[in-house]
Amino acid sequence: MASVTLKDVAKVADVSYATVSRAVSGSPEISEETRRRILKICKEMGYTPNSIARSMVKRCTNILGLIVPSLNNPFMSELTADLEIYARNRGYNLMVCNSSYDHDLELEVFSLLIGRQVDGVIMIPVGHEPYESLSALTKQVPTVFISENMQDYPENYVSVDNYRGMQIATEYLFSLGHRDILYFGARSNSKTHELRLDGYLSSCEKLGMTPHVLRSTYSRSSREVGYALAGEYFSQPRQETAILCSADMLAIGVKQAAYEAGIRIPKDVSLMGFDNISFSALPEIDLTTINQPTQQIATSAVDMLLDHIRDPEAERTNLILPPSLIERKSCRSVRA
Amino acid sequence: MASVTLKDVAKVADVSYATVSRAVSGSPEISEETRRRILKICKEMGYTPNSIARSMVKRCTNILGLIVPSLNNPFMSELTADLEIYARNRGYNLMVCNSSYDHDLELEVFSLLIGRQVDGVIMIPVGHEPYESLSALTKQVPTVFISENMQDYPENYVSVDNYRGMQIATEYLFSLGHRDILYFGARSNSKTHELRLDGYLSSCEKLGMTPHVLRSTYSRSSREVGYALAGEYFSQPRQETAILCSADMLAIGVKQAAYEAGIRIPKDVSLMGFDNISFSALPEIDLTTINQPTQQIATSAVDMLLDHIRDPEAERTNLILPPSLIERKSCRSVRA
DNA sequence: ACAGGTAACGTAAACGTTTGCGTAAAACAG
DNA sequence: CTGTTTTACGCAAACGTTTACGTTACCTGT
Repeated sequence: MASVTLKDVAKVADVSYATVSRAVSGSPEISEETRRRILKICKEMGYTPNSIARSMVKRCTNILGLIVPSLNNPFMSELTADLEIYARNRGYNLMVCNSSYDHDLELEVFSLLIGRQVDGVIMIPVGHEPYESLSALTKQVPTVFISENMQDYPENYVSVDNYRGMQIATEYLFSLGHRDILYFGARSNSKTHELRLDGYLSSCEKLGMTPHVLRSTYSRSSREVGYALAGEYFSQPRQETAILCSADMLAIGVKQAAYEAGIRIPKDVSLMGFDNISFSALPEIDLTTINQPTQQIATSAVDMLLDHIRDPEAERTNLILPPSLIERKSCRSVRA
Repeated sequence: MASVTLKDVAKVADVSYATVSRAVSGSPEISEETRRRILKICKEMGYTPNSIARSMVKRCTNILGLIVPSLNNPFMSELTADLEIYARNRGYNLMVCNSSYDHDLELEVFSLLIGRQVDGVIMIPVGHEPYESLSALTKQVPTVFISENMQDYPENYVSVDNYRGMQIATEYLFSLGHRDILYFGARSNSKTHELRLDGYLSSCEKLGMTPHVLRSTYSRSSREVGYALAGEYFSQPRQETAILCSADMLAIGVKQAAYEAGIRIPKDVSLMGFDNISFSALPEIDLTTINQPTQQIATSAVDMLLDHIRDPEAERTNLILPPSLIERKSCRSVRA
């Protein structure tokens, strides 16, 4: 398990270990001949450069931290995969941490990642409230958020246009004839979910509908949360003809509860989600939803972060990507 | 961005930096009084220990590598989440790498992780064939596989009992009256999938059924692969009354193809999966399957790896966990 | 009071790299 | 052939820790 170091190969090659370093790191100040000779010896001895030691002196680790609320939500796990692959192709590895939708834990793993000397952090924040403590952290390391943030927190971020996305959803349901639309969301104080709600509310106002909002006490956008909340809702008389969920996972939970309550979708009630996770495309789910350009979010987030790492003084940029309607079979027209 | 080091706080506290180190690392050879004084100064100056430097001298990083074929499969992403959380609670961070079901890439990221000086590697292997090259890597760092491996590769591993699991599935379908069962698998040469197939074959022999096997040319157990392969299959006349898939994701793809071909499940054909991903519990999917004890796999894998790290000479242990049948509504009895 | 022990802290080496600087030899210009 | 530049390499410091060892000062027991 004791690995071979520069000094070891230097001894064998009968050169100083600085020369070996230059050979392996591709420095120009070395002759092609000795480079080939040394690299051959490296192979033979099974030398692997110690990136920890390299990080010490170069003062960068080529490691990125990723803080994500959960990997059980396919939107986030697929995003994580895209981030990892893209980052690795650009020479960076990803240290992944679950915040488990816990605000304190989120901050805790953030400083843990800083202690790990990551070169940058990508974070999907769970909420928005106590971000004074977060600022103290983002000052220490380049950070990009996958979330929308307002002027009061002008860090780098990339996101789908949540506000517009939910407007599109609301307008779509309106165009189908729905006039009583229930907005169904997790209790998250994140900007992302705040803007989605605002988009719904603004469209309601514009279209002259009275909004109905039902929010869970949990901040987690999971199937279980949607299921539990919808179970209650369906047990009582209702007037809404459509349910607009702030996430596909919630919608899937709602659908499950509807199924068990004998309520058919879209016959008895229309259902929409947001995110367009891959499972929503299943014929049995067939959920009309708003698409997030996951891959583009991932590549942009990494690009923005690397730019910021290379030039910390550069101006912060934000990127809002356009959402799009994915029309499937979970909504029906209720025109008379 | 320039962080404060031991020397900086030593200067302020007017002690040697060794003393500061002892204060923060909880060494006993320091008085309680100076410890408190130094820790207070650390807080004030915002000192965060540099774990890179610590890793240099302690010769361990407290980082674990995870190599996973894909995060798009909920079985793997949920497993990843469990691994990360459990490992973090034991003081280790996770560096996650996708192998994308690519054998060469798998080996490439493995050596990349070794260069990163990870203390151990957890790997869900994509295949089994060219494992001479893998041995060269596992010799360099403690490794545990989440997969079954045979005597020819006696590394640490933890897995559900794939062979028995598929026997249970086959026997279950038999007990329902099925005599023509199609085994539907991805072309994976991993031990995991090999054993699942073997379990099916052995049960067929024991129960006097002639096996029918259909395998994809892709090694990826994805919805798309299941969909494509089943599309072909359903376009031709068939005699089988049940389809047994080597993974839930495949079964979900099969179900989608069946839906589009107008074939109803379980009325026209019964369907079974393997893994018990959370989506299989949805009423619209409602897939009868074999459960993997994900959480236990995750904790055991981490425990085994940490044991191995602490005592590299210790004997390798393997853990085979019992599978269990999850009976849902995707299979029907065909007794006359 | 004195030997011996212990508690608390300082000194310095070490971990494996990278890299600025120095220097010898080789290449070149005149 | 001399003087200058260039090339290829060695030397040594530095990155921020940990820790074995030394060294005080203080506390024991007799």
